[in-house]
Amino acid sequence: MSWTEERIETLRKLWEGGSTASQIAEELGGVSRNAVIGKAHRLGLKSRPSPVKSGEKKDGAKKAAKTAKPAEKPKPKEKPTAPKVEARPAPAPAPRQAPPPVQARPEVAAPEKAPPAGNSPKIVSVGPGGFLRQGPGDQQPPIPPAPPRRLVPAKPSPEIADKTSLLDLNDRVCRWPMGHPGEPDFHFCGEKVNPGFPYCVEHCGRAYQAQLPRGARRAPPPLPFGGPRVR
DNA sequence: CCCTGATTCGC
DNA sequence: GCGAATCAGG
Repeated sequence: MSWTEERIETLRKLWEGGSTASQIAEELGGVSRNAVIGKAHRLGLKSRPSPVKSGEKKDGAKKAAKTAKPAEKPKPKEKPTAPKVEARPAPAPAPRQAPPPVQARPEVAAPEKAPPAGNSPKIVSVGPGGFLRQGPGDQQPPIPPAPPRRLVPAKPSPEIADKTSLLDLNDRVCRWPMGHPGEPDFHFCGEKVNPGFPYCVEHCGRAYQAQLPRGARRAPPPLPFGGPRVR
């Protein structure tokens, strides 16, 4: 499989969107996770919250040299990686390996100034697993599926005549995926986003309701408009 | 052990 | 340029 313009483009989008290399590889098909990572690096895209951070410790010097010096060849065991970008909780409704949508976060749309913590006045407590609980009035029983990857999230708007393609994404339209990449009818919600978020209000509600079980994947934009909602 | 991404290096 | 092998952290 060769890297055609289209494949590269998809790779870029997904990579920037926060999809993992594995997912991207799976999506593209015919390539391995390593191939995706390798290509991504060659394309210039790289870094992004990676689990492997520098050997920085708590105390002492913090001299994270991402690409240190290739002084050793025989057995280079350097520890590079992104110096900044702290691990932030992820807005993924999906369990295990299915991160939310193929979300595409506007990279630096949101400064890491706003931690996902404390903010909503409506939140009454935190449930097990980090779920934010709201008042009884806002509570809703069934909220199982969470989406992306293989299932269509549901319709946010009854009519979205014009489909927002991968190429039509910009900072103002909802990036919630409808369907999944690779399919002919794959597109994005396209609604006007909730300012500061990659999704429209409705999808923000879907995206920020649960926390991923393991390791943070992607960073969540700033605070929700007032508190998580359940739909 | 699973997962991640990063890097190296032979092709 | 490509990507398997390897590394390294969660």
